[in-house]
Amino acid sequence: MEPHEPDLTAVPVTNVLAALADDVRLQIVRALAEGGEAACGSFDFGVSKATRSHHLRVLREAGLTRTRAAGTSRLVRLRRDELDKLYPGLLDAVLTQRPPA
Amino acid sequence: MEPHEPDLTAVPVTNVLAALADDVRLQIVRALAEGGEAACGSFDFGVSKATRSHHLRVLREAGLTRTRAAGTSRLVRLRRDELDKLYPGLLDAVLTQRPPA
DNA sequence: GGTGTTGTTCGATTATTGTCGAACAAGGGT
DNA sequence: ACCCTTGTTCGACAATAATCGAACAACACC
Repeated sequence: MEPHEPDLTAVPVTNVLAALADDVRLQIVRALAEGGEAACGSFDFGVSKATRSHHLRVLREAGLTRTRAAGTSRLVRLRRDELDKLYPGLLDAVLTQRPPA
Repeated sequence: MEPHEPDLTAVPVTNVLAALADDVRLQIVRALAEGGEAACGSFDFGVSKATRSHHLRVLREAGLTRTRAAGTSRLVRLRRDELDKLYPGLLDAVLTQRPPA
């Protein structure tokens, strides 16, 4: 299986935004931004592993993450450098803690 | 009808991103960013006026635009200052012309 | 070889969203 | 008063996307 990690410049902005416009995926991105590389299983946000796998695929195919195999696990990391270069400020804006309610 | 223009800080980030994650709406936002205030009818992007009205509602309810009546028209404008303050870099990142394909 | 762990894929279901035409509402002319 | 322009709202329908359980694949370890 090709990992389907597209060139970021080939991904429409709307796809990048759509990938970020989901609560579960945003939590994953936040976790990756803070903790660096992490195994898929470490993102336990109240969804089944099938759903989690789906969200990780969306993030990967939107060019937001890279995945590499490591034993039986798969390690995921944010493509932060590329994102910051192509969309400066986007990640920072999105990752900023929500203003106190 | 209350125009439903929420306090930006009360809108979840995912809603803001979802509002931007649509091609028609992104074109509207780009037009507003360049041309300032504009009438609803000026956004002719190959959709019916019903659909256009729907998209403008989504943008308004996500806190991205403000609308005011002017005769039989309605003038729409970007809430750029507020957006830039709350999500610095977001609009700039999104409005930047896509890299040449 | 067998067992457990970790993920992915498949098919089905449900929910959300984009789209339209038609009907309606508010104004501005003439 | 009448009509035209400009938008909004109302169903309805189609397309997309989120979610799950179950089946499957790859690997590690005993």
